[in-house]
Amino acid sequence: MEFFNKVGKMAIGSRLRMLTETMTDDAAQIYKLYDIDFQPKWFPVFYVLQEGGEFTITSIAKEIGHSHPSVSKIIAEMVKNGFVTEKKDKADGRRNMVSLSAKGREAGAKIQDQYTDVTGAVEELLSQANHDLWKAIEEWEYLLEQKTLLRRVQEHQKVRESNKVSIVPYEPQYATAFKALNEEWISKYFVMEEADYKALDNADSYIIDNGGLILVALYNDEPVGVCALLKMDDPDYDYELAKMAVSPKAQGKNIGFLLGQAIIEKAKALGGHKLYLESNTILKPAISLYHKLGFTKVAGRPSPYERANIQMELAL
Amino acid sequence: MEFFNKVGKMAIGSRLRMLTETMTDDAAQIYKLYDIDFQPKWFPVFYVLQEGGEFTITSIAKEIGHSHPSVSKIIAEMVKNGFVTEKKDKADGRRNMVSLSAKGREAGAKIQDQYTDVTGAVEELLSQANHDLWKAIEEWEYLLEQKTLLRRVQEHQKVRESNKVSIVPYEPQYATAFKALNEEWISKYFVMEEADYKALDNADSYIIDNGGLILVALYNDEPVGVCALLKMDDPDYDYELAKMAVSPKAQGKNIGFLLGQAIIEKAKALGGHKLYLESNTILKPAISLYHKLGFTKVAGRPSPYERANIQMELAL
DNA sequence: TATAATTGCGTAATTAGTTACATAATTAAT
DNA sequence: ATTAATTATGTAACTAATTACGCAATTATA
Repeated sequence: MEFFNKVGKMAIGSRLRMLTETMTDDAAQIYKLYDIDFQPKWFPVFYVLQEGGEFTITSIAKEIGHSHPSVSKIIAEMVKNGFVTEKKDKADGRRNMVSLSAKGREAGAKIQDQYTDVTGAVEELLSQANHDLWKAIEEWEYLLEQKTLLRRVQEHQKVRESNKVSIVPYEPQYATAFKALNEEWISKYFVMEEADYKALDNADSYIIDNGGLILVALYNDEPVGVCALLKMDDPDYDYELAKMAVSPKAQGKNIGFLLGQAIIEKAKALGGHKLYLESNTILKPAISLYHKLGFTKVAGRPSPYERANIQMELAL
Repeated sequence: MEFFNKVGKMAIGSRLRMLTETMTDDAAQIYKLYDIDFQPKWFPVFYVLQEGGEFTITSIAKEIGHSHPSVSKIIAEMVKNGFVTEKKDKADGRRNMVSLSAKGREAGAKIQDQYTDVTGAVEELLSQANHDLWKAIEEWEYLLEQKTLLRRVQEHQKVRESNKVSIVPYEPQYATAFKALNEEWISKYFVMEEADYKALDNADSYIIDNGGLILVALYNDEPVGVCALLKMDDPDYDYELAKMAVSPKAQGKNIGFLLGQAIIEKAKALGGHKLYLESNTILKPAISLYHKLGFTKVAGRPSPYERANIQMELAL
């Protein structure tokens, strides 16, 4: 398969599908070798029934890992071909009790030889290969059960996206972004207040000149997130984390966390001991981000903002 | 998958199918992560088109190992979604020349990140496993190309069936079988001749008492094949291989070969140096069996049988 | 230069599974 | 003792591929 070498590992799904297909194509003809009128897809169901006794549709489905409609259809076909008999359970009227018929048991005896030959052929293949396909499948089943492929891809995506993000100090060129990004979420959930305009229109004089600072998150050199550290005049706290905003277009890239981490580092470097912040419980992702950064809830304090209904702090 | 441990290696096909399924189920959701409106099944076709330039339906199908109707349908869907443009080839009116549209190329740029993330996730999985699934698949593809699973199973069947066959010396109880098995094929292709009746009705006096012998092949204790070694009164040959017959019901169990081998061994043990046989070229399987046993064609000699049109010999 | 064979490709039917939904029977909970 | 939730099953619709088939365009051949 030249194609797969070009595409690389990401096509492992397609490659598996094709290998499966070449094998199942042969399966139909293998049954013919043993002159049993038998469809390969019946095999797992048949195998379970050979254990003897009666089974319900769902118990078979669960055992072989198929959906129950699949088993239902297969049983219908096997009944039609006389391999299987079904009868309603007297104790539980929903149950369709299924078992091998005389003809089914007879076919089972015939099929034993086939089992040994196919197992022999597969084992021969396994022994001729250096890499154990059987065990490799087993491992992948386990690994994917632990963490799905989707989750794994998601994690890779996150790391890669994070690497594209850089956190830089505020510069006058980011003044409009600082205002726009904050105005975006504030006016979406609340209304812009007097204190907002003061801070957003005069970042330099109001925040930086007062001993605070602003960090900007760049993604492809575009400012997509901002966060400010305000000097507080308070016996309990040194700084306030405020004006954290991330563009909705840049969600899922971990930008909020990276900004928060960087701001905390800055606060530490400036000799701060305790951080403070205000927010609103309606902003669930923000609150959970603050939690992740280590902030804990504290009792209410007066705030210049209408919208503040929760306060948090973090000891550095 | 408890079931597979019970069933064993012969269910490797089903097991592969399930692994494939869990992976392709995730694939659809992975595309959503990159907000491209893209179906996973388009991927191989898309990948080929990304090489740039125009392709025909069949060339794509060949490249990715799908059937052409499959590619035809996928292209139709991609055209509908604006990823692909098609136009008839002017030089060859049958050809449907297919290439990426502007939107397609744009999606291609977006998808690059996905390629790296998926490849990364798969490589992570491969590195976490002790048995290399990727290489194992590659090996199986190769091994199955060399010899299909069907062929391998067939060979195992043959060996197993051969083991059920035993070659025993003639006893009077096999007299009827000796005649019946031979009469069956002779009267099917030719007519019974005087010499046939003489030999078949008087095996003891005509064959054994004259220094020859008969071997019988038993399958489940039933005589299903016979073969005679006749003492010849000839300067060139010691014995003639004759009256070889195998029941059509017992075909494909290698019985002819086993009988032939055993007869040759007997001839050697009796001190013979050269064997002779007569047959008819209409009996193709028989002739090729004699070849396999080492017999070579020789120039004609007089025969008591009408039907003999080929003579063969074997130096022991 | 007709005629036959090959090639390209689309449509239809089939396959072996799936999910979604409906219904009846049983079990649990108030 | 109702009512709600769960379980067992079947039917219908969908999916992603396949084979079978037919038609038109091109190429090879006598």
